[in-house]
Amino acid sequence: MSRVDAVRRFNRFYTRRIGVLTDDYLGSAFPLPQARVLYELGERGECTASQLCADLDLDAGYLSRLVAGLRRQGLVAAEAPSEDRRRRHLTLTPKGRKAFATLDESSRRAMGEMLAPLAPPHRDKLVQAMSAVQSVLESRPGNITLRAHRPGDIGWVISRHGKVYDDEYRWGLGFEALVGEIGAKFLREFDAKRERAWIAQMDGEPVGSVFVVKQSATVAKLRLLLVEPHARGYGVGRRLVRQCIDFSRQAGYRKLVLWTQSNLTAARALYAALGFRKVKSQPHREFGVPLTGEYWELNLK
Amino acid sequence: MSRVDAVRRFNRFYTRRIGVLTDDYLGSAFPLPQARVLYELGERGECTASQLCADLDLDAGYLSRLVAGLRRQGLVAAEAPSEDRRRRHLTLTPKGRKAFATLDESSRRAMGEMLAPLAPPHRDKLVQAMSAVQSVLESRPGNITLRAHRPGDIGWVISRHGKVYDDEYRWGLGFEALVGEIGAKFLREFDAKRERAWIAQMDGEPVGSVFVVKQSATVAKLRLLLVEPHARGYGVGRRLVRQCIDFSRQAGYRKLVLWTQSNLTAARALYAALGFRKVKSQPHREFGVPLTGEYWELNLK
DNA sequence: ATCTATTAGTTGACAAAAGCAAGCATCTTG
DNA sequence: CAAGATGCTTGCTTTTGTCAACTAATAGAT
Repeated sequence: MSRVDAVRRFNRFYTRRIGVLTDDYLGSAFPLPQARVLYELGERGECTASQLCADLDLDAGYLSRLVAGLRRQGLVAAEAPSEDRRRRHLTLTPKGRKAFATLDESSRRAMGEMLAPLAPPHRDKLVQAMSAVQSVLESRPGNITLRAHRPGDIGWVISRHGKVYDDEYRWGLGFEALVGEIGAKFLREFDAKRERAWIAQMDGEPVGSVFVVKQSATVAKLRLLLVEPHARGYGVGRRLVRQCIDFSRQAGYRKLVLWTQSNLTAARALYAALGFRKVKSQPHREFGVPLTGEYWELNLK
Repeated sequence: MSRVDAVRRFNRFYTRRIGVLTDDYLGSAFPLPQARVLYELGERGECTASQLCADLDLDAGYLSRLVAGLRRQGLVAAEAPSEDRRRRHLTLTPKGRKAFATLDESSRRAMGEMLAPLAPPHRDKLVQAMSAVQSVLESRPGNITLRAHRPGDIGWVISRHGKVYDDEYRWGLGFEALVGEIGAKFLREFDAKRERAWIAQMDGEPVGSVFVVKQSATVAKLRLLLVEPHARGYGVGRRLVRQCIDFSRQAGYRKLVLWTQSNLTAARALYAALGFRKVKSQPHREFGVPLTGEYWELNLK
């Protein structure tokens, strides 16, 4: 099935589901359009009629009538503000807030009922998938955080290195084996004082990694920097490398070194921008294909 | 943010988006309710009015009128079937099919435009997340397939073993290190004729794994059987183990052995059901916590 | 400062969408 | 075969949404 068809299928599916949900939440005293206005007003606090029009995608005339109705019921109040006397700030009256609370509660309950029959792993999966859909469609960076590694993370690093470098550069399974060995060794010999692995998360899902390992008492090595293709361009790599520099300095290292490949231009640009200098360059075939490895380093003073 | 709130946020977000999409696709000649009927009829082929009522969630009277309108326009034909003379099977006329094709095409184009501005990794992410949402909400198993391992898979196996066994049994990072070593070794020493790793996929995402490795010329070993919590109960484990048995037999092994833990009841039941017999049992602390390891085997004849 | 265009909101008239109930023919079930 | 259920239609009604005209206030241009 093509991507377009998959998306259409989902739309059809979710359209119907939303129909069911809104019908349900309509069951609570107010007709749907009124409830929508009430709800929006409750969520936003105070706003003008034209904002409501835009947000709820309603005709201005229609909205005017809806608001008039709510005012008659004593749920909404209109205060004339000083700024612009054409506009009128709409707010919920205490009675309106009460109605909103009821609506809010019943909508929450409906969602709860939707989640209730699902097993906990399914619930988590659902929430995660929903926030992924939303992030992608809103084309916003999502919420990015860094954290120390936890069970499952090193395997994730191995997996994504294997997949991404095979997709992009055809490095094959041998590279994944190599990263696997590095990862396993990191876990076995982990020196919590002088070593660290960070995972970048976006909307609760890992999207990037970087490691600092001890090369000698004074030299730290940065390894396994990776940012998922779909998370690139949001400064994740920069944050990860910065974190390494800060940690290495604070851990008392004098130098931070790394090994990278000449064709990884994004990474190289990042290292250069953060003060690393290339000190050596050497062709090799470690990953099955001919590459030029580069040694970069940063003095931490 | 709680799960319920996250779901509500998504609903609000997607409700609005669907509004935009349907408005757009309404731009194409037919009023929305008629278009919906036409569309459903085109998708389903032929069906009765009452089925359309149920599927489109429309009042029977209203639907009757919509269909009458479409018939007047020569888009829909009603044939009286032999079975039940109350019912009338509705079909699209050639003209109706043409109208449907136009609708279909314009809806497809609208989706295409939604996807167009997204970078390819985002598109894939979106499609995958949508199908995950749908699978979970429909509580259906999703589409399960087995396949041989590819770049990224071994890392995934390591990651999920590390995470799942830590979540469920607190085996910690040491276990992930162990699996990492096993995985790396598997990749390094992979004997394509006598060894195999399978990944179970559900809706395009990995949800399970199993390995067969050579223990001796006549004995194969089953390792690293895992099914994601959210994919359990759909027979994934059974399919994976079956695959191992079939492969081992076909590869000429005489015996298939495995090592498991006494507290992994689901796995043990599965092994027993498929003919394995427990041959030995021994306490150990390999994973940091006290466990009883069990050796099981199956004669392949 | 004054004129013009724009914006915020209201109102009347109307069309589209949807719901309800009565009714008819047909089928199912006891 | 009677009683009730089902599939569909029709008349009547309400709800929802649209359009255009209109007022009041503001912003921008000359």
